[in-house]
Amino acid sequence: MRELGNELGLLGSSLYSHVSGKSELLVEVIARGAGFFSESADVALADGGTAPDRLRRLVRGHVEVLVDHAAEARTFLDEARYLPPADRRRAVAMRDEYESRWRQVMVDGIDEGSLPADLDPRLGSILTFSTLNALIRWYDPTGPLGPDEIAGVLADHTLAALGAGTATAHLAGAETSQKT
Amino acid sequence: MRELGNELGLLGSSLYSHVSGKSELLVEVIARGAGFFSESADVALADGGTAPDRLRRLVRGHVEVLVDHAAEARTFLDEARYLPPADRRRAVAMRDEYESRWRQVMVDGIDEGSLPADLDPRLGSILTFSTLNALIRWYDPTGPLGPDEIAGVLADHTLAALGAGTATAHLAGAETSQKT
DNA sequence: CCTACCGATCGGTAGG
DNA sequence: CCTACCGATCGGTAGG
Repeated sequence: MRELGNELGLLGSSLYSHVSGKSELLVEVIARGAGFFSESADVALADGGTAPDRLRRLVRGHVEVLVDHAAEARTFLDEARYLPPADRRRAVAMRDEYESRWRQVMVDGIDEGSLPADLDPRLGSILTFSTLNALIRWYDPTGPLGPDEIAGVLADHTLAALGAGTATAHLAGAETSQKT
Repeated sequence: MRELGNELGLLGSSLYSHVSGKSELLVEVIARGAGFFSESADVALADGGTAPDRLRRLVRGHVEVLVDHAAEARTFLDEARYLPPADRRRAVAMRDEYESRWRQVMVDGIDEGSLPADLDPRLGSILTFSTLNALIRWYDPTGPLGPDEIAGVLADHTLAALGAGTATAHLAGAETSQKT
């Protein structure tokens, strides 16, 4: 708290005139992070297309949030456990709501045949987020891979991992409008 | 330190007759974790076979260490950054040595045609460890998935993610002894 | 291995 | 928003 106060040019104790305590600040940062991810999913899912199409856009949006709002994203993903129980439950609910949208796309993909019938959406989403969220630990925006490149690589990697290329595809293409 | 001492039936301060400080203990736990992973790779790579064969055994061994030696594994993977610079460098070197053995298998797979030619071993190993190491955060050994099942699922997932099934395979099988 | 401490740090409060 | 504090916790030390 002293550190945060100093960054605003005042003492740590002075912050308590504006917030009830440390966890109120944490809740706010976490909610902001949740908002970024949620809005990203809104955009990614607005346009429809096959499940792999939508997954690809979800991955791109997710990676963008991780890169462009790294602090809030990291706090949303990693720090919820330090919240008092009631607030922690709310944070977990936000994350679960976001993840459920990914799982729904996986279910759609299984139904339309663009994803393997034996894919478990719950496990698939856990493993996907495992891979993507670890970006926070190693990605360096000033490094050789730009945000766009890494997003593309991760989209390919994620679809391959879920078996998007190898599905039976007995109905694949049904959702896609006829192209030349 | 008080907590650790109490677990041994003595005071925190008494520990300083046996260790020089907190970071000495951390170094020891990290080295133990590194040892588990290193021995696991020894076993996994002892038998040869195609790159996907060896990767599958590496994944199984890695998951076993994560499950059977969760505390040491977690400490090795997550806590090295809290070490003083010199010790931290040693810990990072241990991890890099282990990861280099995975990268070598990926290089072999590219050479033999069992893995895609455009696979980047460095990126491939980062993404693989991202997925596997996240187990620590969510896997519950008392849950529905047993250690063996989860290891199998993760091996399949990893090979698919690396494109093991979709490689050009112009040389695939060259390493495999002739079978019926 | 214990007694008795130290200095630093932390979230937070009373009272103005 | 500051002054002046509190109680708790932490890694660690001196001296026996």
